[in-house]
Amino acid sequence: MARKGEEKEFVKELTPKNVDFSQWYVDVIRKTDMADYTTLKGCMVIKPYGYALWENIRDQLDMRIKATGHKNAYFPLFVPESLLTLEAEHVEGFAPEVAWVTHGGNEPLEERLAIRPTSEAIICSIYAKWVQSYRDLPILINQWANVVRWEKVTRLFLRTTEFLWQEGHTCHRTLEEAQAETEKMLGVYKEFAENALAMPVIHGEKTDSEKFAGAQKTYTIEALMADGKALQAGTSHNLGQHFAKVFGIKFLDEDQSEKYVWQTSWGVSTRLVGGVVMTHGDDSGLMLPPVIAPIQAVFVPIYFSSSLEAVNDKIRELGEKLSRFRVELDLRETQTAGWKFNEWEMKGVPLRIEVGPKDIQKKQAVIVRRDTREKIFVPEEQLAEKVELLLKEIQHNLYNRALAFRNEHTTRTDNYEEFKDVLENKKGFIISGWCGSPACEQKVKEETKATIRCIPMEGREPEGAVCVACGKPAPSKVYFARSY
RNA sequence: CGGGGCGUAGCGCAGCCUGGUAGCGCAUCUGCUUUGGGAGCAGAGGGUCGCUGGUUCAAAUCCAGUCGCCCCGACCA
Repeated sequence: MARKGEEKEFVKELTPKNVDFSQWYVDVIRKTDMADYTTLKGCMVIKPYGYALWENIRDQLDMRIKATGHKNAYFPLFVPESLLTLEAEHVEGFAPEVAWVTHGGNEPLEERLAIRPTSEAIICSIYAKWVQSYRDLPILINQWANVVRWEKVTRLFLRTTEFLWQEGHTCHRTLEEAQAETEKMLGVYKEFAENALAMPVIHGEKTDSEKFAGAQKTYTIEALMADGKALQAGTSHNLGQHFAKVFGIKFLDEDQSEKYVWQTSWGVSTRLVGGVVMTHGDDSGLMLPPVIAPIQAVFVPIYFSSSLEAVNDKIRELGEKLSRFRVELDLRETQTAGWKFNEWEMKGVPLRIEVGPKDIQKKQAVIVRRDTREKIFVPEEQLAEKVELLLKEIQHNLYNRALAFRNEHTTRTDNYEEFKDVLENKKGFIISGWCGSPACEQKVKEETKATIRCIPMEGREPEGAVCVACGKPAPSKVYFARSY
């Protein structure tokens, strides 16, 4: 049997969070088989366990996107150079990170093809054909796709050369309608992040300098990671008529005049997987919210000589009763029970259910929660309802813990010295006044590495706040933080 | 693009300073015993030491170059 000392040995495989957060992050992802590096820089393999998590995240969001009236479609990976370069501001924003295809087989192409860094150009060029009349509007389309951005610095899930995401692209008759759509999808993201990922987020508007290239307005949900840095977890853009004018997306309105459509786009990516890891994980590894966990409960048999068959039979029987949950029966005889306990904890499975000869005798099972490590003895006939209850409790508990952490790490100050001190020591979000000038925003960024994460939808009222950088009266309060 | 680190068995590493039979742990395979928090014993298999060139009787080790990766900073989901 493993004693305390040996258990510590095991934990050493994961670098403790407070020793080196980045290393902890990499250790957790690699040791839980979520992803692996490949021979190509910035291109990771998402392994089955990590992909299962992504699939659950994707399904949770896809459901919500469809429930708000959008349909899925798929557009090409390649964007002809002439198409991409039509919208100057947009191209300029993405130019440094576009990958180009120059040959087809051995023949040089007449025109280079960009591998989409995002699909505005290709989709807008198609929309121009689809939209003729006000009766064709709105267009509400989403696509799940891979995109490529040639990044100099990459990190597993958080910033990879190729990543998976969802991008919604809509066309509307009026600015008001487009603005409503932009805000609606931001709301969908917020609700999804909080209820599915158990990740509290601040929703708000980006400043001009942080806006999406080509957008009129960009909105964001910002989460706070366990190391006190912010993560942009999703964005929603009101594109105005920029793209419509460039790509000629016009329609004849009811008043018989020709008008350009008003557009939006919005997206979240596999970065969310990294966000989930950094929001809930601990020194033992992952801690996954039950709603998206690939495995919600794992059965671990406890064998003694000659009891193996009886225990396995009981576990198969109980597993049947839990068929409406995502359940794993870990009947491997090659690993000991203790080994399995540690492995499944590292993999963040919310509930472990132990069944041994003593439990069979007492007609019970032993449930252990990942979040509190609490051990609960449950009569067999109550197992299913107890599991359901506990999964809900864990989901709420993870959210509440993350929210409490965020609240503890959100500081309100207009004093620049205190601002700097908090960034260095306490970290997290800082709510400060901002006069609205790009110069002050830039100054703070250069001097402290903190950026304005957003002008919040809730709680932006100045209430006497002054700009943290220049001291002038501030029209609104904003969230600052260092970020990923 | 700057700064740091690393390329040796599937994984993690030692060996390099001071050149001389390529090692350790984990994993894998075989057998037996085990199993309520990473089991034990016995045996076995597995390597062009990132690549190229140089020095040398002899290079994982010294020298030059080169490629790649990771981490930390400036730009971005």
